[in-house]
Amino acid sequence: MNKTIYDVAREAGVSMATVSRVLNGTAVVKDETKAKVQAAIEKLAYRPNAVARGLASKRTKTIGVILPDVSDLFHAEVLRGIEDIATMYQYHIILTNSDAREEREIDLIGTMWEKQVDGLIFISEQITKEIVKTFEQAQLPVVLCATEDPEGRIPSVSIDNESAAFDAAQFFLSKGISSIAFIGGPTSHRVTMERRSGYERALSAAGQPLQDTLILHAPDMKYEGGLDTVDRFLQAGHRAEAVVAASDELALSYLNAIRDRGGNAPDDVLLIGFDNTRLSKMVRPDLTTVAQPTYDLGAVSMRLLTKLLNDEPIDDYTVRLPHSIIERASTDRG
Amino acid sequence: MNKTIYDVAREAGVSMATVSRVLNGTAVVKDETKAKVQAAIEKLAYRPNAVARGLASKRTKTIGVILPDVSDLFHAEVLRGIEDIATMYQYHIILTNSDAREEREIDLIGTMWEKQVDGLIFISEQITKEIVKTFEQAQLPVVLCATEDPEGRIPSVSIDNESAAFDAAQFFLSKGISSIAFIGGPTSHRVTMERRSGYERALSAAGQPLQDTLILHAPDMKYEGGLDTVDRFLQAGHRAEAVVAASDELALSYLNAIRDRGGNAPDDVLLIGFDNTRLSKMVRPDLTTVAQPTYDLGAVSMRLLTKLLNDEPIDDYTVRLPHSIIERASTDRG
DNA sequence: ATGAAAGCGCTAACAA
DNA sequence: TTGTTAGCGCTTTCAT
Repeated sequence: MNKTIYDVAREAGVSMATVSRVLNGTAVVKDETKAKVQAAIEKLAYRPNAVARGLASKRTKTIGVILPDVSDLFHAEVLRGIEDIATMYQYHIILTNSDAREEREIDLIGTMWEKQVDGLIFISEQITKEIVKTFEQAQLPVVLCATEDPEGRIPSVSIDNESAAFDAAQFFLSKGISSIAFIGGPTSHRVTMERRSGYERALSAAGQPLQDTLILHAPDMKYEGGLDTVDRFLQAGHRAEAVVAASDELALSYLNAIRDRGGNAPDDVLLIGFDNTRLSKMVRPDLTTVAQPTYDLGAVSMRLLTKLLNDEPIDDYTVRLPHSIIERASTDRG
Repeated sequence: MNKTIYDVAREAGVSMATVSRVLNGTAVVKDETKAKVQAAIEKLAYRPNAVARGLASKRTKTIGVILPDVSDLFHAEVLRGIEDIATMYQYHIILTNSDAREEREIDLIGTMWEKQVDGLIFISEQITKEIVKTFEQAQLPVVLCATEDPEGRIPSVSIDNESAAFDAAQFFLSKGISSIAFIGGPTSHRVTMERRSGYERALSAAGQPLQDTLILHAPDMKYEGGLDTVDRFLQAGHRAEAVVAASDELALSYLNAIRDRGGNAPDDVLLIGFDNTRLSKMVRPDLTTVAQPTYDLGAVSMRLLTKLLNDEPIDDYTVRLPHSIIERASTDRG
C-alpha cells in the first residue's frame, strides 16, 4: 500500500500535479483524464499520505481535544458530539486526558502544536491566565467547551451555569422549601462556583440566609468523592430538605448516602442533579436534573471551530446553549 | 512559534544535523555543543514539527483507536487505559467511533493508514474476514481489545468470556436456582455469543434444559434498548428467578423493569451484571457483577502494541486477563 | 563529533 | 487544461 502519487501519475500517463488536482478538486481537469486518473487510483488501491499532505499544505485536518478525563460520563458524551461533527467535516481527533492539572494542560497544548493540529477544543475546570497565554503563543484556533474564559477573549460554548443553578434552587423555593443544600466540586472549579453563585442568588432573593454548613464541596464532580463528602455531612448530624447538586453523580452520592442510612428520595430529601447524563434516567428514583445539552455542547463546539478554521462569518463567539429542568421521581412526592 | 530546526542551528552556530541529534539523542554530541543547542532551543521556544518528523522518519508516534462508541461507559474506561499507557510511551491517539458498523470500520482502517498511524487498537463486536483482510492490506500492527479473532491470527487482549459467563451461571446454580435467564446484545455480537455459550454450558452441565424464552437479545449492550427487551419479556408473562446479563447496563434494564412493576432485587429476582463498570456500584441495590478489568484491557492492549512496534519479545499474542465475580446486594438475600 | 545533502510524499505557485 | 519545479521541516546516510 506504499504507493505514491508518482505511481498513480505514471499508471495514468499524466503528471503528478494532475493527480493531485483530481484528488483535491483544486482545479478543473478534463473528464477524460480525470477518469484515467481515477482508474489508476482504483487499480493501485492508492491512498494519499496525509502526513505528507499535511506538511505540504500546512493543514492536517486534525483537531486536538484536551479534556480532564474521558472515562467521566459527561466528557465522554461531549466527546461523542465533537467527534460526530468532526467526522462530518472530515476532521480527525487527537485525544488527550489532562486530569484537569494545569501544568499538564499547558504541556499538552504544546504537544498539540507539535502535532500541527488545525485547531483545539479545550475542556477544563478553570481557564487560567497561564493557559490563555499558552493558547496565544501556540497561535491555535481554540474553542472552550463547557466552560468560559472569564475575560471572554476565547470563543466558547457552554450553558449559563449561574442562572441554571438559580433555576434549580428556585424550583425548590417555589415549593416553600427552606433548607436547601448545595453540593459541587472543589472551589477551584469554575463551573462549580458559577452554579454555587446561582444557588446563593436564588436563596438571597428569597430572603433566606446562606448557611455555610449546607454548602458542600467534594474533591471532584464524581460519585465516589461525593459519597465521602455527604457521609461526613450526615455524620455530623446535618440534614437538608432538598439538594441542588452540580452533577448527576453528586446527586447520586447524596441519594445513596441517605439510602444507606435507611432513607430515600423523594421521601426524606428532594434531589436535583445536573447534566441530564444517561445515569439520571438509569437510577431509581430517576433524578430530576438540570438538562445540559451534553452532546450538543461538543457538537456545537466543533461546528464553531470549523467556522473559525474556514473563516466563515460568526455571529457569536460566546455561545450559550439553553438549559432546562427535567422533572423526574427524585423531586416528586406525588 | 513557527521556527524551524534551521533557526535553532543558526542561533547555536551548528548545523541542523547536530540539532536533530540532540533532539533525538541519535548520536553522541559533545556536551559543550549540546548545551549551546539546548540554549538556542530554549531561547527560541522551539518545538519540532511532528508532521515533518513523521514524513521523514516514517513513524508518527500516533496510534489509531477504533471503537463502537466512546459515550458507552465500558469503552470510555478502556480508552482511558489505552491513553494512559500511550502517554507513558509518548504516543498520541487518534480516536474514531465506528458505531460497530463493519462498512465504517473498514473505511476507518483505511483513513488510519492515510494518517500514517504506527499501529491500531481495534474494539468491535465482531471480527469478520473482511476486516482481517483490511488489516492485512493496510499492513498495520493491530491489537484487538476486548474481542478476539476467531482464527487467532491477530494479537488480542480480552477475558475468557465463555468461562466468565459459565461462572456467573454456576454462581446461581450452586444456590439451587433453576430458572435462570440470560440477556445480551444481538446475536451478531461475538462477545454476547461467547457469554451465552458459557451460560448454556453451565445449565447443560447441571442437567437443566435450555429454554428459548429465557434467552433475551437486546439491540445492543446498553440500558435503553435492554429496557424495551425486558419489558416485552415481562409483558408476555415470563419471569426468571435469576438473570445473567452480559453487561451492567442490561442488568440494570432488568432491575428497573422489575422495579417499575413494583418489584425489586434481590427479593423478586437475583441479578448479575458484567464488566464492573462504575455504574454497578452507583445503583441501589448495587450490582453483583463479573468484573472485567476494564481499564487494564485498554492498558494491556496498548502495552502489547508498543511491544509489537518496537519488536520486543512477546510471550503471548493472545492475552487473557482474569475475571472474577464481585458479590453485591443484587444477589444477596441475607 | 559534526556537516552537507538527499530525500520523505505531497501541495501550490508558475509556466506553457 | 496540464506539466515543471520548488519547497514544507524534518531524518538519515555519507563524508569529513
